[in-house]
Amino acid sequence: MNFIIQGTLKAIKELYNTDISEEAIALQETRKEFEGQITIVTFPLTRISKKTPEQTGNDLGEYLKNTLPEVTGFNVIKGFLNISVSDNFWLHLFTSSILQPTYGQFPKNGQKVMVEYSSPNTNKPLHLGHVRNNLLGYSVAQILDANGYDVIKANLVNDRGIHICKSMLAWQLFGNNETPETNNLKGDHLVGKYYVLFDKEYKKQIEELKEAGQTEEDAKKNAPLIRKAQEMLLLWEAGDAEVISLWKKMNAWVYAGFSSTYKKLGVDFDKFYYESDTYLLGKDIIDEGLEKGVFFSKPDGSVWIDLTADGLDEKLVLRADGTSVYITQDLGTAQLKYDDFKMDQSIYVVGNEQDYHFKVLFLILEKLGKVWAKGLYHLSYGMVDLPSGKMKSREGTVVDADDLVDEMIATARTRTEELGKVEGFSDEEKQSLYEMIGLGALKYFLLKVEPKKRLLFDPNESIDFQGNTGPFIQYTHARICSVLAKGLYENAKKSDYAPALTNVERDLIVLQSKYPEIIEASAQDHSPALIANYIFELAKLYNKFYHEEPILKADDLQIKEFRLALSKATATILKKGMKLLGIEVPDKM
RNA sequence: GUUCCCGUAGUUCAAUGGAUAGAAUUAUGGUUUCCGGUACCAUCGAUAUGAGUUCGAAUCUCGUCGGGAACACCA
Repeated sequence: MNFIIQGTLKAIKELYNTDISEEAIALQETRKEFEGQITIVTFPLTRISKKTPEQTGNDLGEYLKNTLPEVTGFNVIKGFLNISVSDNFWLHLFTSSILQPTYGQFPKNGQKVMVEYSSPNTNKPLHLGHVRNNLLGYSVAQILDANGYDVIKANLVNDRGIHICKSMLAWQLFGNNETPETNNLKGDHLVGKYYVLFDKEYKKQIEELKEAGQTEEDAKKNAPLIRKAQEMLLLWEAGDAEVISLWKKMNAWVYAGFSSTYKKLGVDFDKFYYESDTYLLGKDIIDEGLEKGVFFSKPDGSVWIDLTADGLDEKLVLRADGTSVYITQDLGTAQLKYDDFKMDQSIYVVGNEQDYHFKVLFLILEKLGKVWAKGLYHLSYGMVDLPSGKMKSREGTVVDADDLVDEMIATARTRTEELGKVEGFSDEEKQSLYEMIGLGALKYFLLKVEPKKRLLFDPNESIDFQGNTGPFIQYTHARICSVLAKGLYENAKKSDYAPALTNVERDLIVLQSKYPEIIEASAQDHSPALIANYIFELAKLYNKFYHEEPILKADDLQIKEFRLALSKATATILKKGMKLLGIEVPDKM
């Protein structure tokens, strides 16, 4: 709506002899109860005009109407100037822009951005929390791509540490050489089973030691199992052949399991980093920091940074014995990633319980004078709650990712079969449809909420296909496809529409014209939710249009072709938008 | 204790500081023609609380109350 802004600037210059910036003009969509499509808020301008909001609105409206051919009328209500734009303008916008194949795809902007997400531990299968992380990361990557960035999807796998040793040890002790093949169990689930078993046996030992008179604290340290796990970690770090080989074997099981879950979820990565490769990094950054005086040593040899001036604490960055802590590795890994790709931005998709960690991490890198530090961003998201309360693996209230996906697909099947609309589908077509619907429901449900907000996942409700859901949008798309097929859209003439627009038609074009702004805003805010809510609005409005205006039975051939084109444009936006959420839409369902 | 995030209809979510706070769901009632009724239309229903800033506050500031999280020589 740039021509309105420019026109208004000119108006203000001529009427009030003042120059103002574009940002000073507040444009918004006209509320549907009023006449017009675009509204200017006049309150901020009254300082310049020295008139009442009403008079200012009238002055501007009159000026715009007289100077801009696209402006056909206006009204001023309580200081809001509502502008009517000609149908010709909207039709032209529709054919020259909205209907074009590249609509909503921005040209390359020459910027490179890394999105790191998923980042699983290799000691247990993925659960609902990871699902939110994966969907969010993947979707944000898609959105950035649509905005013209070069995107690198990265996954930093946490494949070492005491927690990994726990499942290894438990398998060694109790596993009887069980493998995914012998037991027909997905590798990550098998390893997770032993992680749980470790915890169970460990607790038993703690109880025994407590009964023998030890304090809880001592018991936790002295239990033979934890001691053995620690020994194993030392052996791993020393490169012990047997431990390494066990570690490789079990990790391979887990990776096979993860890769099948990723595939099911439809997410992928361009670059994997492994903590087993990176956990020793960061020491040189410590040296650098000491040299620059950003860090300081304590008498025992440990290295710290004082962030109290920034409202944070003193933070340890290297232990007295010279070994790394979590943040040491992260400093090193950040440098490694930058050296590898020289990206302009780097986005970490990590839960909000690590807000403090990332604040510290980024601040340290800035203080070290890393020019790329300003491109770092923590995409923090809220926890996923269940109606029963918080997910706790120990209490068995954790929702497993694979189970969840399977359940969604099964429900999609049941629902679809009940409706009996898949006659004539082959078995493969049916299966692929059920997957599209089940996953669409799940993904849409998790992505329609603003990332930073906590989210309540009700398994029963998520499977509801009514209302603001993925399947509703998928259905709308399928219905449009059906109309287009019947109307032989492909053969229809595709330009020179000149009908007088009905209200819904105009509303539809106006809404469609907002799509690029939404794509931009969702990248800016790192929020797929904006797109989800937008395409839902669009689907709803299309249904209203569909209900009110005949398409195939329109009296006039030109009108019919125009309405088909309008339908086609809607379907395309729905499809593109859903794709940015990682959701496929069927042509038939 | 300190810091951070969040409080909007019964429920789940919206609202670049702008008009009478929108949807979805639930409940109730309705849809001559109809291209796919998983649709459409209508009614009921909310900004936790007290101040402040502003022409104008759900939104910004401060306090109170409520929910969550972080502040480890764990990762």
